[in-house]
Amino acid sequence: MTTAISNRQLEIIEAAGKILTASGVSGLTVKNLAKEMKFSESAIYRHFTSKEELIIALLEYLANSMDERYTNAISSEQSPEEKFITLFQNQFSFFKKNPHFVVAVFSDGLLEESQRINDTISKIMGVKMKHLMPIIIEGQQKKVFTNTITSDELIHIVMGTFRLQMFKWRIANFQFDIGRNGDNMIQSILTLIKNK
Amino acid sequence: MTTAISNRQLEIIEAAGKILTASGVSGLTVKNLAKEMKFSESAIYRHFTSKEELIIALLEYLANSMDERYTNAISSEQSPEEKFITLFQNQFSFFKKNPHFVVAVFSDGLLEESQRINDTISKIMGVKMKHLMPIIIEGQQKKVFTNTITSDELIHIVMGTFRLQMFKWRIANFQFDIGRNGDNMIQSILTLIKNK
DNA sequence: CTTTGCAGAGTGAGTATTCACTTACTTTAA
DNA sequence: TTAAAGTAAGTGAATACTCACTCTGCAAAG
Repeated sequence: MTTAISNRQLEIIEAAGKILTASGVSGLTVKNLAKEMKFSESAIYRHFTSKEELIIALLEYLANSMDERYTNAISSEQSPEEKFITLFQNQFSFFKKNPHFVVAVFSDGLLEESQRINDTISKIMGVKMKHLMPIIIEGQQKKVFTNTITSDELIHIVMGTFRLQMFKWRIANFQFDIGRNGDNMIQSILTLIKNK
Repeated sequence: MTTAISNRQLEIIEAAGKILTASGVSGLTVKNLAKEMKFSESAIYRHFTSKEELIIALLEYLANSMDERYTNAISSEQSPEEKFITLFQNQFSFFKKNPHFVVAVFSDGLLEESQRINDTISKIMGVKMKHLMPIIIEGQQKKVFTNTITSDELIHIVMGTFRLQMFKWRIANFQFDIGRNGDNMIQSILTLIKNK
């Protein structure tokens, strides 16, 4: 689907990520990117036709990594509860390794840039949903998770809680341990949504 | 504490809100603001010393309106559950009337602009917490809300769910009825956190 | 009454800076 | 030798903000 990216492009994407972590969306300029890469501004355009193209490549790279990661992490032999824990632990450890993606995905600075970027961000949220949805539904069917509210409502609450956790981590400048805090969050959510 | 704002300043703040709703943070330029006010760019600076000052005035105006509104809405005779419902219904109807504030508060475009703006946004979140916290705690003490998780965790989940609702409304361009959707959200959250 | 002075509110033409992006040229390595 | 990957030096558009100025209503002074 997406054209394969070159090594150099990947380096640039990683440099962009580094800038996002350090200075946010507004810091991600072609000039800063060139400085981070230790070459000139115009060299960027040898590898990406525009900044928009670069951002989309970054987001799609993220979406693919996430999708692959979740697919590998979750085994069908696990119980819904185990799957739920695995999914989120995986998520937290991924963002711990790649904090810049938190900035990219949960940022609406990017949201306003262009419709294509907007769509790509929606795609990323879709990837997450794709993995969470069947876990919740299976859990409700097996009566492990509560049936007092619908799957959609349950997913909304879980996703909202997760997003706020990411937001807090970000405004705290990634200073606290998202792994520890994340585990706590997983436990309290599970306590709340489990039957009985 | 804050200096009282003039009528003209209020008009400008409202114009800024209108632009935020229509074109987001990136559309809020001095030029656009002047156009909306039907006068020149430089006239803006007769009323605010800088754009930053204007944004802070807008946010503080919001914080004060919200605080006042919540204080008036919630009566001490209500049960925790009633208070909870009142608080959120009030919130949803406020944002329904002032959708631009959704853009302002839940936007990290603004977050990156300056530390002072950042602090003011934190203050707004603080106003919300100030009203939500005692309701949750009272509810837990009276065993209306679950005690299986801590107050902080409960608040986190409630706030996260609310924020996601606002986010969805925003990316849907305020097209669906936030009153109706909000009521549903309140009900499912309550179902989940109520004891038994 | 009329004149004078003044302050608030607005104008238009600038400023410096930053942005993404382009062009013409050079280096480098297979 | 050639193609990819780099550079220096620009471009125009946009940004927030400034400056010298004008207009207008009003209040005090003559």
